[in-house]
Amino acid sequence: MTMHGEALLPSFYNRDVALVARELLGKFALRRSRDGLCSGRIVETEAYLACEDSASHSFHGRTRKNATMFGPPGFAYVYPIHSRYCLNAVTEERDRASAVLIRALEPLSGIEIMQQRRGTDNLHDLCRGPARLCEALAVDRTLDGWNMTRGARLWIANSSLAPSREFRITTSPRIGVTSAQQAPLRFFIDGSPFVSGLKRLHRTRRQ
DNA sequence: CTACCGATTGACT
DNA sequence: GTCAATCGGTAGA
Repeated sequence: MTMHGEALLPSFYNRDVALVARELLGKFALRRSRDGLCSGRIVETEAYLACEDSASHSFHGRTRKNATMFGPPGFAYVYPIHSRYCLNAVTEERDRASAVLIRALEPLSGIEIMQQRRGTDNLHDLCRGPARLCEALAVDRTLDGWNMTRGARLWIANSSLAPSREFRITTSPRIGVTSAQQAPLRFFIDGSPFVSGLKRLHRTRRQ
């Protein structure tokens, strides 16, 4: 039990990846380290499918890098890109290598710690973007393969105290991918100022 | 061993 | 709007 509620269980993650990506919106991502507890409300996610998704790291089969994607649901898949890290939650059953990329958080607690790690006081820049939130939460490759369903070190939780605010969910194509660029597998809380890719968001709305 | 690439970010015109 | 830093992972010689 934490001030943010119980860790989401394997049964939450062991479902269709796009559904999990939607339902992770509004949940809390939490990280406890020596520095203290940091947390944020998930406002943006992307789904990466197990089959026929050329943008997914699992598309070309299992390697040492993506092995966690092929493991059980509810584990953290942390991968490096451009000298940074990005955090995913593994979904669906073992060997269905799908995952949800956590793209942005609304900072909630441990804000001073996150400001120090990020080197900025701007609340809107702390956790906007998948690599930024990893830096803010001190998530790196050592947490690849971490079981997030046990409520230790790194986990995702429902709110037990504050009921979820009402919000609308918008979809768009995923950001930054070089294939499968049309698939509407990005999900974000409509109107949140903590969502990344605002330029693309406006472009999406005009279309 | 070398060569190339990327689910990014931040600096710059 | 454009562009390059930067480095682990991967494929191939």
